[in-house]
Amino acid sequence: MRLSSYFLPTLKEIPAEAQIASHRLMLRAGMIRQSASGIYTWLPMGWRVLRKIEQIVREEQDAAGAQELLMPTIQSAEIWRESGRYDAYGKEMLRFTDRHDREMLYGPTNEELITQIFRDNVKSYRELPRILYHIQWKFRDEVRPRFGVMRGREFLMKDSYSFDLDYEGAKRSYTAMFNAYLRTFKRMGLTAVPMAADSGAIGGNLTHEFHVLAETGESGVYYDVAYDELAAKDAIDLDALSTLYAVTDEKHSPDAPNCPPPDRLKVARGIEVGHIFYFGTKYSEAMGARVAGPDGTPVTVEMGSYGIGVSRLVGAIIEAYHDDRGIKWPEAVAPFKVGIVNLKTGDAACDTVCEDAYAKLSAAGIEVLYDDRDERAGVKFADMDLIGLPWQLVAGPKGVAQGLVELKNRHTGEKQELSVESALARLGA
RNA sequence: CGGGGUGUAGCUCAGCCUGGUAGAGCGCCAGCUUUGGGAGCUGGAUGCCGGAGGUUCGAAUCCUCUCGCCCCGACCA
Repeated sequence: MRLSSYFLPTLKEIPAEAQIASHRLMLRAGMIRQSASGIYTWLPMGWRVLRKIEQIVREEQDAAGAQELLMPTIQSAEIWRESGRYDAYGKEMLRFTDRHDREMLYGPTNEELITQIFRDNVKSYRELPRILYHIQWKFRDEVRPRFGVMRGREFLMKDSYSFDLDYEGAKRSYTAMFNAYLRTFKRMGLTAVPMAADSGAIGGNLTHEFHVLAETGESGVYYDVAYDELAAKDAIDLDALSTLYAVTDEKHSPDAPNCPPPDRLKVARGIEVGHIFYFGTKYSEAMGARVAGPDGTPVTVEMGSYGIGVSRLVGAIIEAYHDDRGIKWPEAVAPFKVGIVNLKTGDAACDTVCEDAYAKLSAAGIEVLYDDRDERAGVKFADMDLIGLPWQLVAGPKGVAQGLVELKNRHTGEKQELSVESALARLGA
């Protein structure tokens, strides 16, 4: 993509409405624009990142055996009455009527809908287990949206739902999702700590919140340092992990049996990016989701649901990866892998080198953003640092005269002068 | 939903107290000079001063109502 023709409205000044780093940077880096409180338009740069994250989530769900489908954003009040939540949910649910005065709502979650789909279409225990998921926009009419996409009213969420014949099966599904979540966040360069909903271990209540560690996180978290060691390994030892102490501050209790001594207890801040829970037959019972068991008698299925805040993750990743100049994207979710900075557009030598590098990188399937604008060097450097692509390939008259370009690593800040060929080789072209 | 704040040019903001018909910096457009970390000079365009009502000869400014947005708290992927 050529920056001269890319829709990327960057901001030099800090928008007054934004308080936290990720919100300010998303606005400044031309990723989003607010259209109403807690509701955002995703501009091309932001949209690319959102899709990258979504794709990682999708791949890990698929790998864990979940199957993707797509449920609508608009739901009928009817099924919510069946589950009893229509009256229970409160003002967070956006309700309205259609032209026939039917009560409708913009879905804040999808337990009812998926349960309806399941009960209408699955009749035998032999079809179990099933884990179904979708990645869809949700709306929760939060009283006070804030922090940009971190707590918006409209947000993109991945929600999975598991259906099993019995508790043991449900637990297997839960474990599969637990595992998939750890892998998902790790691929994005995040350390996500699963927090028990109470200070007990995984065995009792099957529910965990996943918190990404970031200095600017909204909630305080306490966890056993052993977690860091376990999380660093490639193979995740679930049994070991499940006994570790890890809770949010409101649940912290130094007296808990598995709470480590102070020197083994880490205090950090976290952003909740995922929440998984087993809820048994709450919806299947209310909505009549039953299958024929092995002996022919109806069995009410055991369910669980598993959410990941996809759009929130964009903000969470920025909270974890930025400096005072801008964003520092982990490669896995970067909107482009490399940015080419032509320091003197119009200079024949510079243009040739840049065009050549652009063509070769593109041909190699590497996502590249070429800053071919007729701007001053300072402007280009500042924008490139702001949008935070992992690699910057800088070509200026001085270096080019000697056949050299500069390769800068946005994360480490390390710069290297080297030939175009070796720079391209370094980038995988 | 309680408490507080704010709305003026694309962005950040001044002007409001003490009414006299709209400003700065950045950005944008043109020209010249610059050219390895957000350039300099010159010229130019841009505003129903959030909206409605009121007071007044006259309202961005004072009064009333209303809407939007932000912050703190209680609540959430």
